[in-house]
Amino acid sequence: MANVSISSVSRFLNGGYVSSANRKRIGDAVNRLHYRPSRIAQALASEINPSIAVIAIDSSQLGPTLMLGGIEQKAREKGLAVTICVPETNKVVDIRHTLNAALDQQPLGVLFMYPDMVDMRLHDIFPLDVPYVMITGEKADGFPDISLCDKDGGEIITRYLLSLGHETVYHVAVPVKSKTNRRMQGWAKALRDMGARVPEPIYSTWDPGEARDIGRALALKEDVTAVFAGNDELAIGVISGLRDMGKRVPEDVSVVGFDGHPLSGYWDPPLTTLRQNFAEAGRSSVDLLLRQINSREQEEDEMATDENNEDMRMDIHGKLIIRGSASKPH
Amino acid sequence: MANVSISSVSRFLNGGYVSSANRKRIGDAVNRLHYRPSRIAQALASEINPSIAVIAIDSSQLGPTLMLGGIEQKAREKGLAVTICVPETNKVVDIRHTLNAALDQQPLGVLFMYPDMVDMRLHDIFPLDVPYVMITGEKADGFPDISLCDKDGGEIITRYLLSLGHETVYHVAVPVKSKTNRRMQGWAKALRDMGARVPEPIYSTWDPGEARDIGRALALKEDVTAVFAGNDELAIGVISGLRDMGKRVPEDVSVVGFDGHPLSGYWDPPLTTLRQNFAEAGRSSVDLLLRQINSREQEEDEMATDENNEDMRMDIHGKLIIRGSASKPH
DNA sequence: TTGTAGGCGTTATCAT
DNA sequence: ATGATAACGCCTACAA
Repeated sequence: MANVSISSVSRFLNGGYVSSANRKRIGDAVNRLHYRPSRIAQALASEINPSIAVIAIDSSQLGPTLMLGGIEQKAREKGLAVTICVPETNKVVDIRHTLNAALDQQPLGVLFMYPDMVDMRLHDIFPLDVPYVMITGEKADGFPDISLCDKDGGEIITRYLLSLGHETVYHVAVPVKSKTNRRMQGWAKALRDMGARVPEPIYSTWDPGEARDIGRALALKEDVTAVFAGNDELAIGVISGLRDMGKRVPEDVSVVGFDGHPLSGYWDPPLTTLRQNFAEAGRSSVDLLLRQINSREQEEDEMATDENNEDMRMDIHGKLIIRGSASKPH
Repeated sequence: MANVSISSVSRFLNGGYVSSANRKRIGDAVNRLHYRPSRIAQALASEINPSIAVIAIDSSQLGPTLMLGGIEQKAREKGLAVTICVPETNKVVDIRHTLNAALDQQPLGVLFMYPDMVDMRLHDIFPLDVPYVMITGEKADGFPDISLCDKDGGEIITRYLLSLGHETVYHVAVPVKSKTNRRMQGWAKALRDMGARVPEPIYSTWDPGEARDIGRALALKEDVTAVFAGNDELAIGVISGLRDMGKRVPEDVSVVGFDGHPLSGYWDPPLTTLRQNFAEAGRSSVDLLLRQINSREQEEDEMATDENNEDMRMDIHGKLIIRGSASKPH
């Protein structure tokens, strides 16, 4: 329509040399035709698909949701499309299947926010040749990751409870494999470090209703004066169960949560919790992924230099928010 | 590697005639090479990219989150990739920009869960030639949509409050354009239908803290005995504010929410609310989109038949959940 | 500054 | 049953 060669149009679009006369004609044609370049053809030709894949846990949990928001925001900023993929179940076959589906999109890289997977090197389950980063609960070795402060947080919050004068702290654990449950690990560590008794953790589902049942059961045990729940939703369930049995919070039993749920401050009593910066973790993960992608490109150019694992990880710190659901034992 | 032509490989992969001898050789090669077809090249060649785009509101609100989950689930089932795109702001330029980015992926169709947009015909802001469906708060005309029961729900819950004996019901509105705020519309309609006074709605942000302030202010007005909050988070904020000022819920003031937040039942008092089926809405929206995509393909084949708008919409019903936060006035 | 030519990894249409 | 060959829409030399 502009009576120019295809390459001229290409140059027009990508900022090469085009005479102003042609520039105008092409521009007009573009507008008239509502022309938009085909990203697919671009991807095929240039072997670059400006998109990233996110492998997410299937849940409407607070953390993943907020992280996804952060990821999306940063990706948008960087002009990347975001494809989300969630495995049907936790089985390795399903995860592999999902990973395949993700890879099929030829993304620049992939982001894992899949707690139960952070301990396996991905190469073990799949030969992965694109950059990836994992969002984990704590620094781990062997791969680039964004570390939330799950373990430290568990430790901090447990120590806090202990410092209030409680003899020990019970833990209601979130349904994540023990090996990857950093919150629980931090809790156990704090207890051991302080020489306190380490009770059996109580395993819950994500359902606050389950936590409520646990709270009711806990109300029957006389030695329970402090409970660290794996997240705020569970804390809320536990409190509700405790109350059902006539216990007061925090007078009879202190209960703390984790995450800093948006509603936690409006609860009665306002929840003491450890606020995580999920959105920031999401944003940072994209940054980190991009950094890897770039460094890989360079390697290809100037012959493989040594991998510098230095800045392959980032910590996202949390913050203890002291409110009203924990106090010293009465 | 298998010593066969490209076409044979293609047939092998897509189930055409291949001799069992070749079938084996190709299969072996595929395994050895970890070969996976390039979806991008497939998309380019076949002009079909099995993916859908979701235009979402930027928020970690409960509804969108759950819907996205449902969308993802159904999409996975149908073998579709899901790309999510969220506009930076509410401005039309940004929305258009996002839409463009989404369209660049050449999706089979696009899903809108963007409340403030449901009233514009998309064609007005962008010439859209792919199928799309909107997820709205109530049936609207002119486009395919999935309707949640926002308006009916607002009406139902308001009538419920009125039936308890309250003279009128105050409404704390969610920050959505009045024109598209179906919950508020339902509330006003119920009030008018029942001959009750229609107070000014009180506009809130999404922040429960804002709702708490509103709750405090409401506590000062003697005629406030019943409040319908635009969602459960706001209801929780309102209750919290009411209590700060010494009001009891529900004895002094009844407060109901909306959505059926997973935590709503664990609140004290347990929240009376209207449960929406967001995940189902998400799943249905994919079904509806697919149906449109198919019917469009047919049209292209057998000459445009009349558009049958019949099954272009679906209603997702909610359910009034009566718990403890509302009672008859004392 | 512009156009030509080849290639990206598939699918589809032909012959053979 | 198999293999050429021409698209698909773009990018990247290279030549003019």
